[in-house]
Amino acid sequence: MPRTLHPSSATLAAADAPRRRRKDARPQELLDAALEMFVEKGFAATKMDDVAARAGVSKGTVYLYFPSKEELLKAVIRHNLSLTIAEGDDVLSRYDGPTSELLHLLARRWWERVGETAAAGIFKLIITEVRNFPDLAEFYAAEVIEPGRALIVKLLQRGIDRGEFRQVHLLDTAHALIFPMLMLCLHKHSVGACPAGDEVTADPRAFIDRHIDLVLHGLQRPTTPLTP
Amino acid sequence: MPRTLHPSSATLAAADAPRRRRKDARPQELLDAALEMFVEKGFAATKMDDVAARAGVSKGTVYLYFPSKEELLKAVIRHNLSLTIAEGDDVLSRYDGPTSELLHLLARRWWERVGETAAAGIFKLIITEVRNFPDLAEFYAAEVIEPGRALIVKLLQRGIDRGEFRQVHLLDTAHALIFPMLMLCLHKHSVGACPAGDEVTADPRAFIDRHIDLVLHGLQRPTTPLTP
Amino acid sequence: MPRTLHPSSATLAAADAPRRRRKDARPQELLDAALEMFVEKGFAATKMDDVAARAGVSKGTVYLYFPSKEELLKAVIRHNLSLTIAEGDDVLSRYDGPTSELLHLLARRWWERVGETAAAGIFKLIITEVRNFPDLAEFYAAEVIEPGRALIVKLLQRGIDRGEFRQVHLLDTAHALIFPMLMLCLHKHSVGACPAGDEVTADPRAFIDRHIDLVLHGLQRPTTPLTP
Amino acid sequence: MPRTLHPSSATLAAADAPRRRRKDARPQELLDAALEMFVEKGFAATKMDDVAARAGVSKGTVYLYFPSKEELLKAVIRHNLSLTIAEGDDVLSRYDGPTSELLHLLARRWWERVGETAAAGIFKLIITEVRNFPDLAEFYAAEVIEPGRALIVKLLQRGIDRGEFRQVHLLDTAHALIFPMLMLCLHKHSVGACPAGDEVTADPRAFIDRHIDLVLHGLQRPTTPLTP
DNA sequence: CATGAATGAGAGTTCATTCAT
DNA sequence: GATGAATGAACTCTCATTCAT
Repeated sequence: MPRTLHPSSATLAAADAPRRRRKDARPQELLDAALEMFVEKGFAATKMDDVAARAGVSKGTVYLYFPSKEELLKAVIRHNLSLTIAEGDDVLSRYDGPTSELLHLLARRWWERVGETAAAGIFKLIITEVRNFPDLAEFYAAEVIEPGRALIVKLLQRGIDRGEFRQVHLLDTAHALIFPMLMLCLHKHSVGACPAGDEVTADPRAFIDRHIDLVLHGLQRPTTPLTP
Repeated sequence: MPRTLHPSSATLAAADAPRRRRKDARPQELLDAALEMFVEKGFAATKMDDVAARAGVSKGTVYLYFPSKEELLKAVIRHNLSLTIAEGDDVLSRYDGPTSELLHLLARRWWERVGETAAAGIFKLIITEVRNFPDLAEFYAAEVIEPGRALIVKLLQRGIDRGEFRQVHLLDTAHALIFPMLMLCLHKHSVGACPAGDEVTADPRAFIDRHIDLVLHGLQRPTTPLTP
Repeated sequence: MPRTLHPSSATLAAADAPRRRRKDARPQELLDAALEMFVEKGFAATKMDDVAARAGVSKGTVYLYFPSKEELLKAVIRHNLSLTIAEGDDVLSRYDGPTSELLHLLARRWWERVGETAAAGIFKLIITEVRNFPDLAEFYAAEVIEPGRALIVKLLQRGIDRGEFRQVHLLDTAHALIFPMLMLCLHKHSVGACPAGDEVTADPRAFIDRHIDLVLHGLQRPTTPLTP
Repeated sequence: MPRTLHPSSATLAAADAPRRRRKDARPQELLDAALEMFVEKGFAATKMDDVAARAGVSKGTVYLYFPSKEELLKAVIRHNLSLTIAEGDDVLSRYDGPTSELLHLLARRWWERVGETAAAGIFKLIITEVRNFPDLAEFYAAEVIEPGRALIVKLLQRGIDRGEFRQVHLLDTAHALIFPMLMLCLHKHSVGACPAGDEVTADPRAFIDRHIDLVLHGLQRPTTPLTP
């Protein structure tokens, strides 16, 4: 694990020679800077100067890596929508215990990987910009919504098949599960980011746990008739 | 029903004479046009020309009623955040039947009054712009979030008090109830508005009914122990 | 002739109310300003600010009338290549005297109408920019070169038909006639416009007369064999 | 014929090894590349990248040889304005036959040496840029126009002195001779270089021969009175 | 020598705002 | 009140030039 013992060479180089081996790290730095600025101020209200400044370079440099502001946006979105879901799928197929535990597990992981990182801002960005850049809709639907939905539906079906959950509308339930978590992301980067803004919850992880519990409770197979 | 006896001045003007609109209708027409454009393209990407064109007036006219684009935005938001909640409060205090029915009733009304009208776009607008105009946060928190939350909490408390619901985390449950409905609004004006975009549901009213049912199911007091 | 007794109303208005009834005159003023600047500095080296300043307006105003710098260039070229040739054709078909006199007449008129006005600069502009804007080539070939050539060829043919000129290569002779006059235009707006530049001739009209004479002399039918 | 015994270093390098070009060839290669690009796109519209790319080097390399774009332009012009005339002068003073033949000879040589090579583009470049770089005017007038004019005038005078030509305006006639040839050069690199462009002539050498003939015909001493 | 990443002044273009009509 | 011509500050994008490697 030398990786954790020493500062990364990138960090070292940054402190060291400002103009040296940065080239490889640049695109990533720019994407991060752009995500932050776009989420903070909105795409249209963000100046290329802002992005450049946050990444610690000059305006022209951004154009060495991305041909236009629009392409930068698309790259930001694409870049932040990778990975996440495949991993969930993997966990699901290898898990052995009760589906309720699996659901909690996946929700927690998702929150750690997405909700608590800058990636959470991507949803705000999509909601804001998808109508201005129509090809994003297609991309987002195919790369995120569809597989994400499929993952949750598969999980619910697992619970039903194993006799843990009652028969419910799969898609609606999937949305009922995921929508509050998306709202948490959206809130965090909108009202929640304002000094004067309110707080949904002081402890998002607990909120998620309770949210999952509430839905799980709703999924419970009745052991006796609800209305005797 | 005074609402049906006197057609709104807007309706009258539209049917009547395009150029002899009474000045009283102007601000409303401009606010509607602005809401649509802001929601569609985002605040920054909307030109005053767009708003004027959609309202059927010239650019200069907008400035007769709103001193700047920013003030127009604030007026749009303020204007679309009124009423709704007080009404719900009223219904609640007069309703007599089971809380589950009351919940369905209020959700349906909200969807009809907000979700299905242009006002649904206001949430997208707030999420997008609240960080750029910080006083909106305060305004929104005080005028919408707080009373809305209070309403739902009161409703949940009613159910608990009447022995219909089990003891749950009030705030979390309120959010679990409202968040999917907000997401429906957001989706409708983002991904859902794109040709290539996906659909959450073909029948939002049924989605909401089932969503409420799922949560109600989760609120159900256990008639027998869950784990015998 | 009130037109010559009083200053034109346009001039009057200009001195009077800077922002009044100028709208109708604007496109023309802008085209004139643009021609001057483009010819003086070249298309690429001319800033929209330059054009605007010369026309006495602000930069934004130019864009009210022309959607881009490129379209402004095309409009300048199109605008300055109209009229001229049709008139020559008209003179030719109505003239009755010797072809040599007709040739002198047409050359003089062309010089007065084109060579001595700002329109002379258009040729420099075409030579400079035709490769960067390929549709200009087509336009110029069809609208100027072809009819211009046809006019001169018709004139030469007239001289031959009437027994005034000997049989010569029509196209080459047409070019031999017109090229020096074009060079005069080009020179006037390039080397000739420089303080340090040289002068082709102090009296262009006389130069043209003598040039025409030289060619006419070459067109003369030999009255006796040239080499006895 | 030392010219054929020692191939130019440029030719050698090209045939030899692309990456082991000797440094002596660089400036020449860069000047050639720059001439081509400047003529093709104009000075302002040509990027240093374009020049470097056409010369097969990196942008920075150009700055090893020329301190700025402007100096590169001046070097290109200076470099392409040498030699030619002195040679013509030499031929003239050694020629023994009829002046008409000498004129044809010189015109043909000039066309081969200038018109048919990239150097022909220099005239377009001068016309375009001379007003932006005023010292070019002085340079061009002194180095090209003046000696070129003197050469032709001397030639015409020779014809008059030998009784071959009639008395004509020397300077005008010189211009009448040279202008069409310059126009051929200009045309070749402007309208003539466009796909949609027209053609002055399919056979420039024949055009030049006939042009010279036409003028010679005009220079002919009348053997009998023109108007008996 | 040669490279090409980085810079930043500058150009084309847009658009909120003004104001004479 | 309503218009729309005009403005100019601000933004995206370009490119001559520099310099560490």
